[in-house]
Amino acid sequence: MPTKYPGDADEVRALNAYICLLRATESLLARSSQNFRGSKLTASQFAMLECLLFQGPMKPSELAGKMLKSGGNITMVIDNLEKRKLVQRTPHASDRRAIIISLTAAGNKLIESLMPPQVACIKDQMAVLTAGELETLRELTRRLGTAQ
Amino acid sequence: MPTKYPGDADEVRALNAYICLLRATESLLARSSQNFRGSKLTASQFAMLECLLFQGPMKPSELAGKMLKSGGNITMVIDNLEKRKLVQRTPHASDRRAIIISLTAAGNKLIESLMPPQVACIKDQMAVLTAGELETLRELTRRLGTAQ
DNA sequence: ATATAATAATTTAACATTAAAGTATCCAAA
DNA sequence: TTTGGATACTTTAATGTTAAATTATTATAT
Repeated sequence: MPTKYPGDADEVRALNAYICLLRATESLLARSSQNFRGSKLTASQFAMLECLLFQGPMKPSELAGKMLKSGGNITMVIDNLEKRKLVQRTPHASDRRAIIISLTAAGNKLIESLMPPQVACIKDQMAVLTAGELETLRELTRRLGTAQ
Repeated sequence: MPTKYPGDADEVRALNAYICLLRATESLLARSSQNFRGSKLTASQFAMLECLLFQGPMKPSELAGKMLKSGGNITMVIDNLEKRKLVQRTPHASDRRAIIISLTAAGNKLIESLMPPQVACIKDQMAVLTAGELETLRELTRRLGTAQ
């Protein structure tokens, strides 16, 4: 947002890169979300179904860790997906505190049908960059993502 | 999230860059938000104060456009900042449908005190990249942000 | 064995977010 | 000038989000 913060060259360079990075992410997320909007899924619901598809059944606390969301939030997203019978809660085999969240057949079918268009959408959007540029972007953002 | 989507080389390259991009943004936002958490401001509240500081008083619809949020959302963020007397609503001079949002003296003082640490935080985080890498990142994300 | 601490999920309260509907005002064409 | 459409903001309903408190269970230390 701060397009005209008065700073030295280092600050301006950092802020400009930061702003472009945030806007690119906003733009990508906005366009990608069109793919599941028709299925009346929110971004969080889609992310949870995707996570369960690729990584299998897991506990809510594990979903929270992978999705970087709070536990209370995960409970609500599970609730709303469970209402639509896309996921189900099962008691944990050995720990009575815990439960296991898994895709139902309907949930599995839905997310499997949504993934190919989603991947194609991301691929299309990233196609404004060359293969080499994508590798560069990956490396630069990889380092930023783990920066202190 | 999909670290192991089975696709061709182009898809894998696009997805890897996409995932790193999203994670870098999440990471940057999470760390930057620590700067205003102590002032009990949310990210949206901080963004609105910042927008008003650098771009001056404006209408809610203009704030919505610049912050890329819905009008209904802007109304609520204004409400919550107004309760704390950090911003104020003033009737528009010539259009009785419209209002002008501006910083109060307290709001101006608060956001001015928060900006230098915020900029320093962003600069520090971006400092894992060289000046040239920052320019590259800016150019690549600039193109992604406007991609169709 | 029992008390204490840690873990797992949920609930609650406050704020965020969007879409859609509602209200008031402005503008322009007939 | 009046009617219709566009604009500006607000309200409402549903979901998301976090932090903090709550409940239940497990694990650990004495």
